[in-house]
Amino acid sequence: MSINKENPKIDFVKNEHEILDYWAKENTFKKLVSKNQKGPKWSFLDGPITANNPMGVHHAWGRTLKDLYQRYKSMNGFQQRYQNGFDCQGLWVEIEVEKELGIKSKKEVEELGIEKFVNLCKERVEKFSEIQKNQSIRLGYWMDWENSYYTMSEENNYAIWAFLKKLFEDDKIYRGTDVVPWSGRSGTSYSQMEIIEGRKLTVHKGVFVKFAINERSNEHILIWTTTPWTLSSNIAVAVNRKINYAKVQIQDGTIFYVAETNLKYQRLNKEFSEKKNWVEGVPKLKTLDQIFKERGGYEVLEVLKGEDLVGLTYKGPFDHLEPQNTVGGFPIHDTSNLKKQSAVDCHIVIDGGKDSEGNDMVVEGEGTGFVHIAGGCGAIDNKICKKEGFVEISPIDNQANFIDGFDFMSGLSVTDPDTAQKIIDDLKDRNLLLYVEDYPHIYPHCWRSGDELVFKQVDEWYINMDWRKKIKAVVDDINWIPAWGKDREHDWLDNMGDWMISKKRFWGLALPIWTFEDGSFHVVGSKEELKELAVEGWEKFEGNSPHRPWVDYVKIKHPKTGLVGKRIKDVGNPWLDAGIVPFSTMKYFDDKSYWEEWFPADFITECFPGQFRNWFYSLLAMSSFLEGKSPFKTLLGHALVKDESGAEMHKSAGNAIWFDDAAEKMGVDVMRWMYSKQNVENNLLFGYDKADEVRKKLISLWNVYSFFCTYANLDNFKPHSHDISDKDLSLLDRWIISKSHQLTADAKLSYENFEVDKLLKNVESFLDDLSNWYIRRNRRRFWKSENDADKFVAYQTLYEVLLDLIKILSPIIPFVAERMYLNITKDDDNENNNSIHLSSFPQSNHSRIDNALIEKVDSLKRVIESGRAVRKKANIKVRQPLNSLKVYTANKEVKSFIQKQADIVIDELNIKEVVFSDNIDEFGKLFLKPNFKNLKMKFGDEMQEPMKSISTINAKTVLGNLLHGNSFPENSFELNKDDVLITLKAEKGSESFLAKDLIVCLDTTISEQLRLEGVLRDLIRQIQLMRKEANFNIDDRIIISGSFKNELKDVISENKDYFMNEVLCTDIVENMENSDYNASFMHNNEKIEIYIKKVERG
RNA sequence: GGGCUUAUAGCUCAGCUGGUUAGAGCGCAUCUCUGAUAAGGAUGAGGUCCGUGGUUCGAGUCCACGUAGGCCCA
Repeated sequence: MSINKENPKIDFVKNEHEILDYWAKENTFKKLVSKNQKGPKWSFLDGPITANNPMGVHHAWGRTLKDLYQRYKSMNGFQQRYQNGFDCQGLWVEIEVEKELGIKSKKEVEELGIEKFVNLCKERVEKFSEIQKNQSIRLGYWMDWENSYYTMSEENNYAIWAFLKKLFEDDKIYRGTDVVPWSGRSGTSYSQMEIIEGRKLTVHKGVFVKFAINERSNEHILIWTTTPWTLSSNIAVAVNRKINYAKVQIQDGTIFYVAETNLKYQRLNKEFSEKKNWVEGVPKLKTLDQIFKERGGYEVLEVLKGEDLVGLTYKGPFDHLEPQNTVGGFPIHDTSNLKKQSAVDCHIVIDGGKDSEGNDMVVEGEGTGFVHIAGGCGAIDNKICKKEGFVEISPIDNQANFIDGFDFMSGLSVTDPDTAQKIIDDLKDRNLLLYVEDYPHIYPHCWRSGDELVFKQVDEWYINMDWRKKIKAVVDDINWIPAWGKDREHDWLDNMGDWMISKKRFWGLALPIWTFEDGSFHVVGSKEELKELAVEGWEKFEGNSPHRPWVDYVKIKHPKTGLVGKRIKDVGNPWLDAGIVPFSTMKYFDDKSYWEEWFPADFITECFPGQFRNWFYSLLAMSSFLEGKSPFKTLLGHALVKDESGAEMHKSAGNAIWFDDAAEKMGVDVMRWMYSKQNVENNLLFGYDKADEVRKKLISLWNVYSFFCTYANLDNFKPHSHDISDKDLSLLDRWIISKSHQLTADAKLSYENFEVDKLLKNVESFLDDLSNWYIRRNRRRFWKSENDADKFVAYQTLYEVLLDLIKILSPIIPFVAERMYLNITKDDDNENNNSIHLSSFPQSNHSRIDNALIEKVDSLKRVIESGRAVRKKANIKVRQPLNSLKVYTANKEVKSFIQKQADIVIDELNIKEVVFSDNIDEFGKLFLKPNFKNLKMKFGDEMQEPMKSISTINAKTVLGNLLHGNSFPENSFELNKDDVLITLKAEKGSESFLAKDLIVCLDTTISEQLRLEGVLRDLIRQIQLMRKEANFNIDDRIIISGSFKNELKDVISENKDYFMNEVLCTDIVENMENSDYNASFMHNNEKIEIYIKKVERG
């Protein structure tokens, strides 16, 4: 067998499919697992992907990182678990299933049947986990796909039960209340995000209501609200300490307090006049001034500060009802309310303080300057009540109807305008109402049902997080990449409240909490315990997963009191599901020795945003509670994927790119390169243009490879078939080998530090060296007809370098690397010919890194690059030959290096010769500059004097001594060569350059002969261009005719053979009929016409 | 309101503990190669390094204040 030729134009995508088939056929992954089965363990823990939709390109980033570090470790012989995880339970699945069913409310789910619904959720998860699996395989993600974990599995759910049981035994689980946005029709709560999506303009009744002050007769607080139903549950009134309040008396003698500026304030004036957020037909709002005047006029008796009102008590509008008088609140008795208050006891004027954005809670302008606080009916109200230790009243049920105890209101819907009207009528009857108006405003609505949202008190289950210190201690043991992750996690831990673990839904962890009629509850820690305590329904549960509705059938007997209780309806917070994974998947509860082998994980990687209070939090919380240590050692976080312009990808915006499309259009090797190259801290701007950029790098690698294959095939190259010694290696061979070993060393470091972006920067520059220097400068060694030792050395060198390079890259671009490997290693007995992924990561041999040589070649490259820059500055194109490059060096080795490489310089710079000079003066003027960095280190703040003394030192002497290896001239401050920097300025007509141990000078004067040579080459170039434009073949022969005069004519005739050979011309004629192509160009302000004609071959 | 963070070329980003002429890629312009060729290469234009003040021989870098974004918390 020999190495196959490869087409320079490769279809990367097609190759990926071929390699996938190959891996499947060869069972390559299984071979890898068994190869490393006795190796040291490296434990990677996969964060579960939500199996609810097809995988997105943002998932592919994380999965690429997960895969490539696992592949790197496997190349180093590590044994791994390769376990992928699917996140299965939670509201997001329910929402998608509801969409499929075309239903929108919890009620509809219940009508359908929870069992049916939950089974649909399971089916959805199964369907999408399968799809995600196949997409991951397409990405080249090597996992043990038959052994994935699912968070809906029994082992995962029961592991959480065991965890919650421990907490329960430690008295960390309690029942509390919360006030949440609620949709009556859907019968469910909403998150803040969902609220923002569902805001709509609506008209509500704004009511001005009197609250009589107890301490002062006939004096009232004036309240304004657009939710009259909440008045039923009023607890307190808030003022702003700092603003002015007017004491106003109206015609009938009644006295009101209102914010002074509000009297004449034109509410929603702008909205009304610009008809922005205004509803057609709603009249302009009246000022308080107007309202009072309509009631016979008014008088301001006094102006005082809000502070003076704090502490007053008042009579609420519904104090005659039972809920207002129930100690401990209504309907949920909060037994922790030590003050034994009822709502009436809480009717106090308080300071509103600041809201969540730091603004005053109570402001002038809006309303009356008094805010009615109903702790069971508003999120902010609830916080204030909790802070003040007040009770809460929650007047509504799940459908947002008034519950019993609220007189005529009971049973009415609070969002129904008729209900508002009935309440208004009642207030009017009892002379508590001053005024009613229509008030348009933007109000939250349910984004699914379109219903108005209300705020409802719910009872929820919490974990008391008073042991946060334990978690914080663990955070410091983790290697956070990027490092600021640690601070971010601490920040969250410092600020988090107790962990609310309940959610009133259907599909999720069944919280193992059973409640009893005496108000007690019991947490069940395992299936066995449940069976033991079960008194009813076990037979309906047995054989089913521990989910609703099956587990709900089981009633248990309280182990102490013997009371029979039911499970709460709630499901668990899905982060419990993901947080238990280091225990459930590593068999903590049933195979401790296995767990000890793999815990803690060495590495996890996830998308950073959000996870500090989600997955990372739940992992750390659960692990620090159970074991007191972190479940992972290193955490690599990465940012988000955005579209190419930096905008969020959205289905609706049309800028989303689907993984499947991207994979088949750009190819996954390109994608993986793109992900790997990205600095994980920055958002990745994903798109096809960026992919093209990356593809160029891949093509560059492919070109190197296909060049190698083309000639290796021709010459039937077999690796290691001849012995070669160091002496056989050319300078450039040794140079590229040095570079290659350096790259290998750097690559190892980058992988070990989880910084592959740095690796790819190194690779890209190495590829440039390999392609544009090593191969370009060595091409002739491969072309030449003799099959000599030098040719073999060239092959062997390129082979070794290429092999190491693709091995280094194989974790990142597994497909193309595999193809290259399989082809080039066919005849290499040292290599495992089955897969690059079964080979070992290359070893860097330090002794093969010749730093001095690297520096020399680098300076040679610099010489050439600066030569080009000089040409550009002098406006001399490369086509114009120049005379010489003059070199000064005292180092014999360097001198011989330059001499050996002279042809490179001559070729690249289009010069005639490289000459050597012994006179520094010929290169230009020298200057000495202080090396501040060194001087600072040496003299500290005392560097002024030594710095000045540098100007007294002779630069030429310094440089001369330096280049000849002599010591630095003596001076009073004991300065040495490291304390100065030497610069060089060349004479006119030349350009000089100072490299490490040599000086070069390019002569930019153009002699008449050189100029004419340039003229000829220009002409040749013109004709070559014409050949191309005429679409002639490279080997077509032509006849030329042209209006060549004067010097052009001379220069052609003087160099006739050369000229004709270059352009493959068989004859130059005076006149030509029927030319194939003609063109003209300007020379010395004269238009030159040229005609060419193809010679028919015969 | 509190915390964190960012601001550098048209765009996306580097710039280590302060140090010499602030870099890269893309884009743009010009040129170039034509035996790896639907590629490749070179050169160039383009920057008040957000602003103001301070520390220093020296500030993109450190400090203070401000401005504008982002994230988190409340």
